[in-house]
Amino acid sequence: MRTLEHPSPENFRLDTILSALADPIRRMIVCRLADGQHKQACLSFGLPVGKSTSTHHFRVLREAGLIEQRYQGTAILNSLRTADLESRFPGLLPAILASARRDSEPVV
Amino acid sequence: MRTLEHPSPENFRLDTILSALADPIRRMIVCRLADGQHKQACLSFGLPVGKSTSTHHFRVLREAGLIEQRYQGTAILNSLRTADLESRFPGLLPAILASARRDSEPVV
DNA sequence: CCCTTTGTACGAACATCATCGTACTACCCG
DNA sequence: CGGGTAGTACGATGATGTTCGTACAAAGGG
Repeated sequence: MRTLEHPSPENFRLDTILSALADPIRRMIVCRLADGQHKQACLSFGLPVGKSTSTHHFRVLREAGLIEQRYQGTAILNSLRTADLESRFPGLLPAILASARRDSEPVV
Repeated sequence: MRTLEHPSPENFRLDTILSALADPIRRMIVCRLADGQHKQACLSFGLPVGKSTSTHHFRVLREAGLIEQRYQGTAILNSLRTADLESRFPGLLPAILASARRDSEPVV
C-alpha cells in the first residue's frame, strides 16, 4: 500500500499554512472538506483545473499539514487535520473558514 | 497634505488579506503594530530590506485594508485597522496574530 | 532658500507559482 | 491478463511577486 508523507504538528509553519490558504482553489478544497465532504477522491471535487494541477494543490495542502491523504485503491481519501491544526495554531482554521464563508457571501 | 487610498471594509477580500499576511516581512510589520508600536515611521521599523521594498510592503498592507497610513510631515504614521477587520472578518486577525506569536516560539 | 528626512516612481533582475499536456505508475475488476 | 480509474512525474510556459538601485518629490528646520 502506498503511503504519503505528512508533517507532524510541531513542524507546521504559519508561513506555509497561510501561503497554502491564500490560493482560492486550495481554500475551496479546505472549505468543502470542512463542510463534511470527507472521504472523497481528489478528482471528484470537480475543481476548475486540470488533473496535474489538482494533484499539485492537494500536495501543497498535505505538505502544509492542512489535510491528510490516505490511499484507498487508486483513489485518495482526503480529510482535514482539524485536531492537529487546533493543537498547533488554536483558532486559526475556524477563523479562516468563517472568513471564507463570509467572503463569498454578498456584501451586506 | 498628501493622502493615501484606503479600501472600505465591505471591499476587503480574504484572498488579498491572506496573500498579504503570507509574507513574513509583512507579518512582522503587522505584529509590531499589534504590539503597540503604532505611530511609527515606516523606515523606523528597521526591516531587513531596502527602502523601496519597504514602501512596497506597506502599500500591499494598506491596499489589503490591514493598515491605515497617514502622512505626518514627510513621514507616515501607521496603524492597524483592527475595528474594520473585525467587522468584516471577525476573529481572523486575532487568530493570525496569536498563531504568529506561537510560530516564532520554540516548539514545545 | 538650501539641506535633511521620508517616502515614491520606475525599471530591471530574479525567484516562485499556477497551469497545462503528455507520458507514466499503481491498483482494482472482470 | 487486459482494461479502466485515479493519481504522479516531468518539462514548459506565462504570470506574479520580491528585491534592489537610482532618481525624484514633498515637507519641515535652520
